[in-house]
Amino acid sequence: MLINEIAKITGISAHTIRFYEKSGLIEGKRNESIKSNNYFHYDEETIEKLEFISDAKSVGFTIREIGQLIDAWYNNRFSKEEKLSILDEKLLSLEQKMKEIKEMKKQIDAFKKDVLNDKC
Amino acid sequence: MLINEIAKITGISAHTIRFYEKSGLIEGKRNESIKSNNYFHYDEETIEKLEFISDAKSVGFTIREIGQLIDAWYNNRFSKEEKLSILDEKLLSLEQKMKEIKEMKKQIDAFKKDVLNDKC
DNA sequence: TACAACATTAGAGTATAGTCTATAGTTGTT
DNA sequence: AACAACTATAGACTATACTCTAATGTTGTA
Repeated sequence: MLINEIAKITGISAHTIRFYEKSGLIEGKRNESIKSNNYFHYDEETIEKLEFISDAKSVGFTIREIGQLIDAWYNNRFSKEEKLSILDEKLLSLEQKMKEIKEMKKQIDAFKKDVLNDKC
Repeated sequence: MLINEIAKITGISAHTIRFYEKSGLIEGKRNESIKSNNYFHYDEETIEKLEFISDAKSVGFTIREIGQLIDAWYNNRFSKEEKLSILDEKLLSLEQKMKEIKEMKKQIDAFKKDVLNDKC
């Protein structure tokens, strides 16, 4: 698949996909047998990664953090222990985010009560 | 209180407090009886607001959204209905964030299982 | 073969949220 | 009075994450 095709499938613009590629999150492959152009080709795995990137972004992970997660999943340079350590760290940060969101919900609920009771 | 005092209390730098003031999140008052300087004075309410800003930032609210929340709480230009509508909207977005985080936790847990079972 | 539609690269521009610097004036202590 | 420590303002600078433009070359259809 060429860039515009995965762009359509994932709903992420070609520009942004190239930005993610420069950032090291995904990697297209050049077809060695085709010498007339230097187009990048992307596979199913890249689609998976791009969908993961969208999800990870919406929970507030940065590009760097998403890179670590993708590496923990797809990259063979890391040992089992290193991978688990990264994944556990991210799980912990998600627990933390959950706590903060619950607290914020409580606070906004308290705001609501005060507004309803004309206390502000 | 002058700026460095609330900076110390809240742990937010004077620079950042001034940035929040420019952004309309907080408001210091000038003492009319003192004509030799134009220093801003801040009250307890500002400390509350700054602490709220820190919490709201860590759940991913933008400055604009935090401004809406502070207005819904402290500002009298808005009707009860408008305030409740803003607060409900933010509660909904927190519910959404919660869902996304739960999904991401599931995904990372699945990653972990695969790493543990040498499936990647 | 013309030409629209696609591809690449480098680099410029935008928005958000700070963070820092320079300048100039004020306050409090010795 | 000297001087360190504080204050305000304007504006420059940074990081993150895009988003867009320009230049140039390639592919596929009429």
